[in-house]
Amino acid sequence: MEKQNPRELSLLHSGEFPNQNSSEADGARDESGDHVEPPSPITEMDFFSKPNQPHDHHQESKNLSSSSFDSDVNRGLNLLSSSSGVSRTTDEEKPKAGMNRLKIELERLHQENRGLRSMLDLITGSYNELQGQLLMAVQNQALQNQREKKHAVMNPRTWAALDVNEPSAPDDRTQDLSAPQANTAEVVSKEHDRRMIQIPGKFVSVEDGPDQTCQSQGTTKCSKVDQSNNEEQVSEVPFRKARVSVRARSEAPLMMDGCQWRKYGQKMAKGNPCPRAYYRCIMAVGCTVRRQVQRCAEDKSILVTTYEGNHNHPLPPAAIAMAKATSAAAAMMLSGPTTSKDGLIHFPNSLSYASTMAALSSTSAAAPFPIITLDMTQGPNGIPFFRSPPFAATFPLPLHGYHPQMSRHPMFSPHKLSALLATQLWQQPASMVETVTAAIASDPNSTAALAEAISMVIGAPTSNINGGNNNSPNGLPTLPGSPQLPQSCTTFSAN
DNA sequence: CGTGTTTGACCCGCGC
DNA sequence: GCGCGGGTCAAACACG
Repeated sequence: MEKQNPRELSLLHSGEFPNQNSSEADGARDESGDHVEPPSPITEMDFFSKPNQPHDHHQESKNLSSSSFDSDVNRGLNLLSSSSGVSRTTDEEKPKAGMNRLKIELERLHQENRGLRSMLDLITGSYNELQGQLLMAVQNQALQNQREKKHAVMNPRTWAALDVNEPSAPDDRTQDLSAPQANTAEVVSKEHDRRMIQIPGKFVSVEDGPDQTCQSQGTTKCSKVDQSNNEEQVSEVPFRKARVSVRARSEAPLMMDGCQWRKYGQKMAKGNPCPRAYYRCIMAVGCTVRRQVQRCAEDKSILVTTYEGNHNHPLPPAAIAMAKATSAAAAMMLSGPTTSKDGLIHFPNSLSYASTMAALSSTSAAAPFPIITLDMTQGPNGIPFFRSPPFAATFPLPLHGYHPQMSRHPMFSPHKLSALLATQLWQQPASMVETVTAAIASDPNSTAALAEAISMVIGAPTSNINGGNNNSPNGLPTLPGSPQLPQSCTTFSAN
């Protein structure tokens, strides 16, 4: 836990403040409240001086988090001690010379640091651009296939709506998807009045229209409310209603996900003795993200957290990680029922659109929106899902590489697993589970952060989460010792 | 006193 | 039309 903080901060710098010089970065770090020591060449060096080629975020993150961190620290210490030792023991009349050497070295390191940062930013930008293009291609393919197979889909309302918007959708979608750092759920829902532009780590609401009613109440009401926006709203409904459900074993009453939540309701759902709690995000006014928290009826150690909506505010790193991961899954799901004629992703079972929530609540009616489930309950020994609703898109997300126990298992080497899943994604018509898992695995940054965040949450003592009760679902103010952000540790929002 | 939770009432969609 | 169930609202309440 402790070692994760520098990594989090370093990634935050590179991702969110790419244009800042070193002094600004130091200032930002200080503002975070996590590091109070003055800027030093050691701290600068720690995060960015790794000579390895930053071929991707995941690798970079791991390098920075584990061995490189310690080695960098040692190097900094050696540098400092050697120089100071020389000045004290050999020639005390040459402190200025030593200082000059240190300054020169410091300047050199700063320049190297800047170079590495810019390189990382370039790579990040390219990666995000490619990700957006991938999503665009997948969605366009999905739209085409839906036009051809409209009669065969599970959710006729959803795809009929897409057809209505058919003429204008491709252009808008293309433009939106080309935005950097395309958070898929953001992308998916952004053709609405509520347009979201996502800069790395930031969500900016371009037009936060008064569509709350439409969002929560569906197509019919939207069309009544505003005929002029009928096309747009009709097109947006199926996407916006996408939900991502995270199943994780946890004794904690809530899953800390990096966001602040306010409870606004609780209901007893049919078929489940455990009440379902309703939360809405309160990190920003007007944020429409909501989540439902409920324990699994069959196994009360499993906590099911379902997210819906799009954040309209910057997210803390943990929240970004989960948002990206879950939204990637959601987007993959939403673009799912495509064929693999040209090598694109294929979901062999179009029934994957059915509702997980229906299964969770034992209702008979399928939800009018796709729900995708991230199943964190599967152990490293390959135990099958505890429960996989027959028509739900459930896929396991083992905390490979980040849980100490799992990391010892050869199958859970992050490199192997990610590579394997990515291979399945691109080279063969994978099963739905494999495909969706690959969707997440294909974003190493998201996967790593997701796994880490969840492992932190699950592995953390209950007392560290919300003080051990459910009185404050937002973890922000209640985790005094937490290194990173204003305490909160996970979020998985999809969106 | 401010903030967040609890909980009963209400609204809406859906199936019969 | 009616009942059921999910989701939301808002007054009452608890807590620091």
